[in-house]
Amino acid sequence: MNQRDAQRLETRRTLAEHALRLFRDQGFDETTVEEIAAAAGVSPRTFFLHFSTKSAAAFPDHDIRVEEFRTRLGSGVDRSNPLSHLCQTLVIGLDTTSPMRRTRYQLLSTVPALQDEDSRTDRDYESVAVAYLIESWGDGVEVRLRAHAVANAMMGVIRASLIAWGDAGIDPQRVCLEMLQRMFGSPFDQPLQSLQSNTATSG
Amino acid sequence: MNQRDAQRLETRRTLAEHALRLFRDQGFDETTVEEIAAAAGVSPRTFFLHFSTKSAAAFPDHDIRVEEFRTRLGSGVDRSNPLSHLCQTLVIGLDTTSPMRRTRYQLLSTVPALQDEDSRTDRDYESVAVAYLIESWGDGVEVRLRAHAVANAMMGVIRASLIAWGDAGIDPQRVCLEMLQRMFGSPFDQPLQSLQSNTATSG
DNA sequence: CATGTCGATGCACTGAGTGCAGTTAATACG
DNA sequence: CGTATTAACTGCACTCAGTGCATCGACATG
Repeated sequence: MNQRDAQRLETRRTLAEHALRLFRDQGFDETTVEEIAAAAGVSPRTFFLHFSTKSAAAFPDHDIRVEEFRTRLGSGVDRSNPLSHLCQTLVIGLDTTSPMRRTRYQLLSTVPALQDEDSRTDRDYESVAVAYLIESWGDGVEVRLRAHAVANAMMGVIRASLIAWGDAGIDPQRVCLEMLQRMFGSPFDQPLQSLQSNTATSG
Repeated sequence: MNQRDAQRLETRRTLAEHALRLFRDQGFDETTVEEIAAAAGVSPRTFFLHFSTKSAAAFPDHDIRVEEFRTRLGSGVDRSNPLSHLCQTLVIGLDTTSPMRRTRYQLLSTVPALQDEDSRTDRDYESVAVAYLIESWGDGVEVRLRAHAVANAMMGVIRASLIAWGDAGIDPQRVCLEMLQRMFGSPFDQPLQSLQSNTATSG
């Protein structure tokens, strides 16, 4: 880790910290990028060197987490039951320890711009999940659709659980795992895996 | 219908039509609101009298469709099986006849700004679905979470199917109904309905 | 005909986000 | 150690989405 890299990460961290604080204290729309930059002691232009949009500053660890997710998925040994492995990997990735993360999801239920950003981040997880499912099931038009549907549905459950965590403090891991298993448990998994063989019938 | 109302709707329709055409032909980011307004023969200011954002012009019938959905849900007689009724109402609402709608979903897979808009519209459907489920199941912290999770998951399946329709021409109604039934069929519905009685055990 | 309503317009403005050129300090290299 | 290079940061000018406000003019209403 260079001194340069350390300084860059520190700037980024400071920006994200002040952004979330300002969003929480005075509202998202009432906070300008100029204010965030000033609070972090940098120029407004610098903000956009670290985050592509104002709302992205509320999800500073997004890229890292997606990569973690991809890595954990890939290193999975349980290739016999891809859906189950996917569910577990998603749930393990839920971090309910950081208070900053909690603040983020509390904001999420009231700020549309942050909901947009959240949907955007969900799309990245979804892409990884879809790639994994296609790799597991084999490619095909119909399989591709099912992979997207399953990934979308899973992310929907995760999102609802995280918002409930922010709003009501409900432990997302427990309830997520239960609901995902109910939706994608054994009665769902077997027929889906059998799709490998009949992809030619679709389209 | 006033002459005034007719003119207003006509302006709105024209704006939406030119917006979608321009998005398709020259790209979303490469199209300015000024261009759309000019193509429709109105002033740029007028555009924002009809649509709150540039991307909203790609979903001109959104509000109407959500209201249709709400109405159809409310008039449902099948109160004994709310999940099944919800699935069917969602699928019935899918319109696969309009070529404009097809164009919209073709754009959706490549334009991030329109994906944001789509997520936003999905949130409206989700609210309606959640309200319906809470009304059916009875309120409670845990029930509320499950309602959100189910609604999110359902919208995820719908979204994937519609995008697959745009991309590959797959009939969304057939595949949607099948997947939704598999996820929320009888093994899922009974335990969920029994939640009515134990909402006190949550939160 | 008189009056009110409402869609459309023009204008000035805020704020997000971009392109570009320049500065400064850390790093790599001889 | 001295020099060249890299890269984070900065300032400036710009585009464009979206808003507030005052106004005009056509249509509606009595």
